[in-house]
Amino acid sequence: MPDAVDNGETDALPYDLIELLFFAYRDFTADPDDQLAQFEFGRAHHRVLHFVDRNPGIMVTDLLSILRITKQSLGRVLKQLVDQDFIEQHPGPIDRRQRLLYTTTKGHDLAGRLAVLQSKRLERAINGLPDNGADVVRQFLFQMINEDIRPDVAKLVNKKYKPPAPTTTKGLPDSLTGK
Amino acid sequence: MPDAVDNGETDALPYDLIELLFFAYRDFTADPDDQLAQFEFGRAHHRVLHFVDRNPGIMVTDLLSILRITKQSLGRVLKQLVDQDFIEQHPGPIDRRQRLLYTTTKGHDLAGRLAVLQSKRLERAINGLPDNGADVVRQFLFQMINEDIRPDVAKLVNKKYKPPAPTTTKGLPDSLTGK
DNA sequence: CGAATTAAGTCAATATGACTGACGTAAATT
DNA sequence: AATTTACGTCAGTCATATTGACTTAATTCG
Repeated sequence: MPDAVDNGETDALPYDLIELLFFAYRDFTADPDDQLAQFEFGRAHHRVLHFVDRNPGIMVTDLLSILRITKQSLGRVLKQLVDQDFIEQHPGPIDRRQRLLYTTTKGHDLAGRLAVLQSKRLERAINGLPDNGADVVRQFLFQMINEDIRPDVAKLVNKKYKPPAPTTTKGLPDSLTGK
Repeated sequence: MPDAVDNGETDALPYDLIELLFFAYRDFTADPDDQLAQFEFGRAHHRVLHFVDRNPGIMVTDLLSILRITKQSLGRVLKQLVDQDFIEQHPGPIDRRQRLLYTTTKGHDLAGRLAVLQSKRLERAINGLPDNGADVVRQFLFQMINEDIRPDVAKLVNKKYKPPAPTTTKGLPDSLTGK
């Protein structure tokens, strides 16, 4: 069987990891679905709600670049979240073109419930690991990310709390995109 | 701000892991997209191609239960893969209702190329880890999967090679070697 | 100042991948 | 002979995403 791909290389591939990642991520994302369905929301709403909750006062543009979707895609989902009072928009105090995004109490609570759900699965999975397990996993996941965006992601995920809307004229993008 | 979810619990949540998993999986799945676009295929095609390639002679029903999609969803994608000669269907030698699925040489090659792409990212991510890193990651991912399906997944991912369909009649191995 | 750029929203059209429910056919099982 | 299974298909819908063009308002820059 002469086959360029198969010779010596294909057999060595970590198929198990490829497939485990597929199944793991599927179950991981499935947890919040029931909660979201109560409000007729889907996963797109979850992502928006999550990142707004974690980055209060984020601009629409920055949210778009995090999620890597288009304005139009975000528009519909965001509108529903705003209409149903999960997210609030406030004009930027310095740059009044901006519509800075915040979760309402209602939105923050839902975001929290969803995060708890996913955390339980993560903690369950990490409990059985060796001592340094969590760090190894963290490092692994980080190194799975495209190298050029790792600095941005690092800033994003290590954020304990982002002060609401410290919008100096050029200051905001730094906190999120690290440009 | 009195808030049921926030008190004591939300702050302890592993937000970093939740978000790292999101970014890691997104980049992981993005790699094959370029290759697939050449044939006007999407991720659904990738999943089907992958699992057929890894489980030569799989029945449609089993593929459906692995992917957890409906017959109708699979139908369209599978038809395109068959029409463009990436996958072949052969009647089951024993149960002639079955249409057992095999990748063609063309399909096997594409599946291999995509697996190599994803493997490179995995290997890059694992290289920087401590010695037992790969095993920790494997265990972590496995434990992220719903407990009730772990036995099934274990069988699936540990499969080095699935014997080409229980041959009570002759001629089946041909389809495995790409006819 | 005026021009250019930016932030955000919107319109229209389209694609992908999924769903439900019903129906049909051939083959196997009971 | 009746039922179940494996597979396919028809018809309609939904969620999420896309591209491209256009508008409004506000800010920045020459």
